[in-house]
Amino acid sequence: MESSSSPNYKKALIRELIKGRDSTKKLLNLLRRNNLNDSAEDLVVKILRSFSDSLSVLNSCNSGDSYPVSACSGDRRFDSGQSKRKPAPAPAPVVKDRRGCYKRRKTEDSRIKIVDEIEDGFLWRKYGQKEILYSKSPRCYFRCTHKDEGCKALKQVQKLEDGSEKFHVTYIGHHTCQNMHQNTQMFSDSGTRGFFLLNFDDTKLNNSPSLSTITNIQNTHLMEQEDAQSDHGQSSIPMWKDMISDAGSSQEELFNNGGYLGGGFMF
DNA sequence: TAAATTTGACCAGT
DNA sequence: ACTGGTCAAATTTA
Repeated sequence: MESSSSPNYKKALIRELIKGRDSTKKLLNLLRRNNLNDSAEDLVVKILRSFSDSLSVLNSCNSGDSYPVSACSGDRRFDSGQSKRKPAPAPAPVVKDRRGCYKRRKTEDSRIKIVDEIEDGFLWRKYGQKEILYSKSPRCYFRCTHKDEGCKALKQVQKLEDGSEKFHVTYIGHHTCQNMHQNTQMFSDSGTRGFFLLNFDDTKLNNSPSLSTITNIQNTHLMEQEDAQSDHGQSSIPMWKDMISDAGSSQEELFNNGGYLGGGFMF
């Protein structure tokens, strides 16, 4: 995997970021243990998040290179997900299909977002899920519901592992469909939760005046505040969201107990 | 019953 | 050889 295209300085950079992140985590634990004031803790959480996000972004820029970033200094306790695999339920009829027969997309136009909520106002259809090496949370794969109409937009979602309830979302391609009707529904459904839409990062996307590009209506911080107190409205949220969230929460315990310091570095 | 999700299989890239 | 991305049959949901 260590391709020649991954210069040493990048690895060094990642190493340093990991060190910084791990140290910050230790500091955070220390703060919590000593019950110091909240603002100090908030600050550390923010720093931590920066490390995690930086690592995520940095690595995803490498599109192909996957560093064996032990989420936590050589932590290799995660299996690759293989062990989780159920035994084949039945002798399974021989498949004549062409599963996996596809053209792997080159890193065409992709944008990365760290978001509090998975929903972004578009209609997505899940087409796969994978356990990712060294990641606690599975990665879910979505395509636009209107794929049949030629819309090639894709979305990958994975829960961050820095303890926050955020998601690492990668958008690939752009909507060519008029996939907007859910937005109007969201306005009316949102209740106390408030309406949110992703603001596709136009700094990376400056040439995408597509219909799909929605400007931010409410920033994600509001969501953060409201998330803590409201869990109603979940019923309208697709199951895959629960799944991603559950995976995170249960494992969080495990990692806290084990002194896990891993962050949101997932790729 | 149609649409959506789950999940094991398969393939490309490294 | 290994991992991640996609396919599609089976299953679940509306």
